[in-house]
Amino acid sequence: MVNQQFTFAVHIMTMLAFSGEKLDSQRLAASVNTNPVVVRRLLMALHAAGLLTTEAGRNGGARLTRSPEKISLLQIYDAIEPRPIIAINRRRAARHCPVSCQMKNVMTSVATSTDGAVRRHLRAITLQQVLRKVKTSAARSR
Amino acid sequence: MVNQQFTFAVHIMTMLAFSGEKLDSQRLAASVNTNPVVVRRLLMALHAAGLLTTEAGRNGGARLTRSPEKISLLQIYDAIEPRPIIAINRRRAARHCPVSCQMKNVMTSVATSTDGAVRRHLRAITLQQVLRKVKTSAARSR
DNA sequence: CTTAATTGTAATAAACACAGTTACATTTTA
DNA sequence: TAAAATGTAACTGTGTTTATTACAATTAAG
Repeated sequence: MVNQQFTFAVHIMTMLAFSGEKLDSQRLAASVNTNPVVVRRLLMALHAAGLLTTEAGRNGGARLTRSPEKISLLQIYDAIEPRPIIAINRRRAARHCPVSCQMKNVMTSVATSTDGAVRRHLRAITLQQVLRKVKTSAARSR
Repeated sequence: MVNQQFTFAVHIMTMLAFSGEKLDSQRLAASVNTNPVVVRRLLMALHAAGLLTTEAGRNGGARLTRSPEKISLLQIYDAIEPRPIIAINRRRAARHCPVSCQMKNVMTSVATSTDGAVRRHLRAITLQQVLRKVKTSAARSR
């Protein structure tokens, strides 16, 4: 199974940006086509990151804490805390082997810099840009 | 479980670059600290990508097809054919919802450009650089 | 020519991650 | 007080990854 949490989270954030109103997990789940509990788990992560507020009780739901141009995909990415792009071999190294002994250090640096490349890329994309793309594409297909 | 194929593959390639000789799957597996069959599966992928040759039979094993400065981490990455960094939601969209209908397109573009960022980064790192780092670090820790 | 060592590859098992689901206490509004 | 929603735990089912066993095919050594 592929991890779809980031895609789900961006979808949820885009829905909230699109509507501009408070939406409940049921409504969001219908748009993502998943279960409301899956959505609520993501809402909690996004809430912990300060990207949205949630209200319990009747007429509860979630809404963005700030406007979409002030939210980057990197912030959503970090809220979800995804697995690292490149995993490191955590096994014990073969002590007599120089390559085995150094691979962890070397690959950690490769993994970190690769992560940096992804983060720089996502930091440059705002929720506003995603929203605009959704709106113009939707308009075109009408 | 975390996918470690890329790390394993870079380790294997670095071992072959370091030794400059033919190494068998047993020897490589000892350095990576995994099973020889796991190594052989990766060797097949690396062989299919033209990065090394393998010989069956007694005194068999693998060796690089060219010098480490002509091999990039991107070539190793592509040989392994890893899962995409960002997964797309493949479920049916909610037809009445503009966001739901457009998310697949929008996220596909985000996923593609993110993949590009990773690829540009890995293309700039050569096996020679990895090898040098291993050698200098090993020398320092002696 | 026989034996031993190695790859190539299939089949299966074990460990783990993820999404889905049910359930329910808590919160809030009507 | 009832209804509707979140927060959250527990469990299930499915898919992914690595490990392992097994063995045919290949190759070199003696």
